[in-house]
Parts: sequence; C-alpha cells; structure tokens
Amino acid sequence: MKIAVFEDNVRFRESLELLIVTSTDMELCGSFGDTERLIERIGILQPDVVLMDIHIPGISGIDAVKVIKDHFPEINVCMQTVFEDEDKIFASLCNGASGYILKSAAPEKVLQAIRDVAEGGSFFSSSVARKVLNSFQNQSDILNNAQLTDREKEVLRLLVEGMSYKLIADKVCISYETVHTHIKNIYDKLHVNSKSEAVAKAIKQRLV
Amino acid sequence: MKIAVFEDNVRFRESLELLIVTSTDMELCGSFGDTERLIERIGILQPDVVLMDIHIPGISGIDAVKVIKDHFPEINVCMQTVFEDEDKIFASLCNGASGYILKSAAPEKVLQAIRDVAEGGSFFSSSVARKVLNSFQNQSDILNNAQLTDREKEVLRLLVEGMSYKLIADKVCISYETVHTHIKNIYDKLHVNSKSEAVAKAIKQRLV
DNA sequence: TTAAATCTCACCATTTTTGGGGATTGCATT
DNA sequence: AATGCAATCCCCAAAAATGGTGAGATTTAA
Repeated sequence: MKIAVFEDNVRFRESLELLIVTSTDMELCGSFGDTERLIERIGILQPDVVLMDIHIPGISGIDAVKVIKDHFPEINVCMQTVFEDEDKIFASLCNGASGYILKSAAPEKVLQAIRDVAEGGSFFSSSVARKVLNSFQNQSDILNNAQLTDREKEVLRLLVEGMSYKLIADKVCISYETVHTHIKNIYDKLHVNSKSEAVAKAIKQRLV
Repeated sequence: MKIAVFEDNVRFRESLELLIVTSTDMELCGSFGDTERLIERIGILQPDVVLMDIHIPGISGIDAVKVIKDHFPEINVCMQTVFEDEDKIFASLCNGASGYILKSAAPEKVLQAIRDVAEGGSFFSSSVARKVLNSFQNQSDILNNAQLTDREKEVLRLLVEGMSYKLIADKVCISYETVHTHIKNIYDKLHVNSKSEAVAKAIKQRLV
C-alpha cells in the first residue's frame, strides 16, 4: 500500500513519514511540503492513498483534493488539519476526500484512517463525525417541531414544485390571499422568510 | 461509564455483555432483548451510552432513538445492525443517533465507538462513513455535468441558502445587476423560471 | 488572430413576493 | 358559553424577482 504525504510543517511531516515507514503494511512513496506540480508527482508515484494537509502552500488542500480526484479518481485522499472549521470540512468532503482526521489524533488513528480509506471506506475523527452528523440532525429537528397543518403541507408541496401563489390558488381552489396567508404561516413555522428558503428546508428535511 | 444494551439476538447480546463487563472503563447497567417499557428502564438505569440494535422487537431501533433522545437528550445512542440500508442509516442519524457501527465490526471497534460517543463525539463504521460521505459528494458531481459556469454554481449555491439578489451581490462582491444576469443564465440552463424551481432542481438533482 | 465564452454592468417594465394589518366561518375542546 | 385553532378572505405598500435588450472587458480556444 503506497502512501504519499503532503504537509508543510516539517516536524509533523517527518513524524508522519516515520509512522508510515515503520508500519508493516505501508510504503511511503513520496512526501512534500507544497502542492507544486501536484499531478505530475502523483502520476509518477501512483500512491494508493494521499494524506493531504488542508493548509499547504501552492493550491490549497481543499482544491488539491478536487484536482487529484479529477485526474485519478481511484486514489483515496485523507485530509488532515488542526482546524475543525465546518465549512472547510464540508468543502473537502464534497471535493472528494474520503477521510478527515485531526492532527491531534493518535498515530494509530492515522494508520487506521489510511487503512479505512485504502479499503474504500471512510474515516472521520470523532469530533468531525459529530459535525457531519449535526448537519443531518439540525434538519429533522426544526421540521418535526414545525407542525404544519394539512393545508400548509399541501401548499408547501406546491411551492416546492415551483408554483406561484396564483397557480397554487387555482390548483387548490382557494383565493390568492388565502395562499398568501398559508405561506405567511409556513414561513413563521419554518423560521424562514422566502420561498427558496422554505423549499430548501422542505426538501432537505424530507418534508415533501 | 454505564452502558445499556438493546439487542434481540441472544448470542450476540451475550457477547456484547461479555465485551463490556471485561472492559476496564465500562459498566453494563442493563441488557434487553426488546424495547418494552423503554423509557421506564432507561430512566432507572441512567446509562451514559445505549447500544441499540436497529431491528429489535417492540418499537424499532430507529424509533427508539427518537424516544430516548426526546426524554434523555444527554444520553448518546450508538446504533448496531447487520444491514447497511442507506435509508435506515440516515433515518437513525436524523433521529439523534451518535454512532453507527456494523455488527461485523471487531470488538475493539465496538468499544471505541462507545468511548467516542460517550465523549460527545461520533463513530461510524468505515463503510457507513462512506455512505454518509457519498450523500455529500453526489452533490458536486452532477453539478459539474450541468454546464453551469463556476460563477453560476456559486450563485446557485447561495440561492439555495435562501439569499436574495442583494445579499448575493454583497457576498460575491459584484453588482446587483450582475447577479441578475447570472441568475437569468442559470434559469435558462436549468430550464426553470423562478428561484424556488431552481432551488428544488438543484437540491433534488444534488447539484448543490 | 479571430471567435467564443465568461464575467461584468446597466436600464426598463412588469409581475411576484413579502410583511403588516384585520375579519369571518366552522369545528372541537374546555 | 367560551376558547382556541384551522381555513378562508381582504387591503395596502414596500421589496424582490423576472424578462428583455444591450454592451464592455477579459480569458480561452480554435
């Protein structure tokens, strides 16, 4: 199993190198402090797994994931960072990272993460996993607590289908103003203030 | 650290019991084969972590999570199952589960999962983590296939977040009229003619 | 070096949405 | 009888979005 490391902090990079070379099942095929000539390097090295620092000179680790996955979709990338910035985590994951491990993680966790992603699984440090989890849970909560009436749910569904107040009024056979009232109430209950927000929330929370 | 187990398969339940009682930092405070009188039992036992089988007599594990979190939000629940059904995973997670571990996982993984969730983190078996991950990544993919330009994708993402033309203009540092133009082009390419339709399409097709 | 694409900005007119009031009816619960 | 809730409808005014046309600047590709 060939591993490539991209990490600008020399001390940390060296400890990663040591960790990998002393492991029984991994081979360090490259180690770099920046993302210069990223594709060229990876094309030559052909690693199975790339450990990528999120803050690294050259193109950022977040963009590097995307570049790697575009050129070599079979290579699995595991992100590393000291930060737990939610936006950065999600950006990395959306760009194709297969794991996300904190630099504070124990060495055996790093090896575990590498093995997991090499096998086609994924690995999250527990605090990262929790953040990912929250992005699911935040959604259901508000929705379940928002007790929409049958009529309101019906109107919301039509909103999601892209219908205007007028069309909804015709479809449901009520007046434009009643649609207006229902939508005002929906916005109150969902804590939003525009159609697009309501639609986004409705879909994400599987309300419709 | 007090652990309660809900698992209907006797053999498997006994092996979990053994695993917990032989660990150094955990105490088994209860073990059940169904979800009868769930709240009563948990109220008395006061476990820190609940291991919950997803298929269990009485109310299902998925519903049990919700009941537990509604009554005892501070208790962390870790789901266990042999199945990897994506819908069941997401339903459990949305209901408040803090972890999801396969029954095929090694004993030390189970202990790790319990420790992670007890500390407020989360744990996913690597294949489960991969499924969760996919739900993020599918998003970006198709988006790239839609022939939206980078700028248009950026604007679309902000639309989905419910931002107005004005806010988007400020956020991206372009004029209101440019936002207007981008959105007109987005509508053309997606064949829609309103924000809510664009948002619905973007989310449903996982463009965003 | 054209040509195409992208990003940028502007003006105009119209339609739609949003937020604030208030009101009536019927139904169910207290 | 009184209360609350859901559903219905109305008016008004401001804000936002939509659709059309046009056009300059820059980058990319042929």
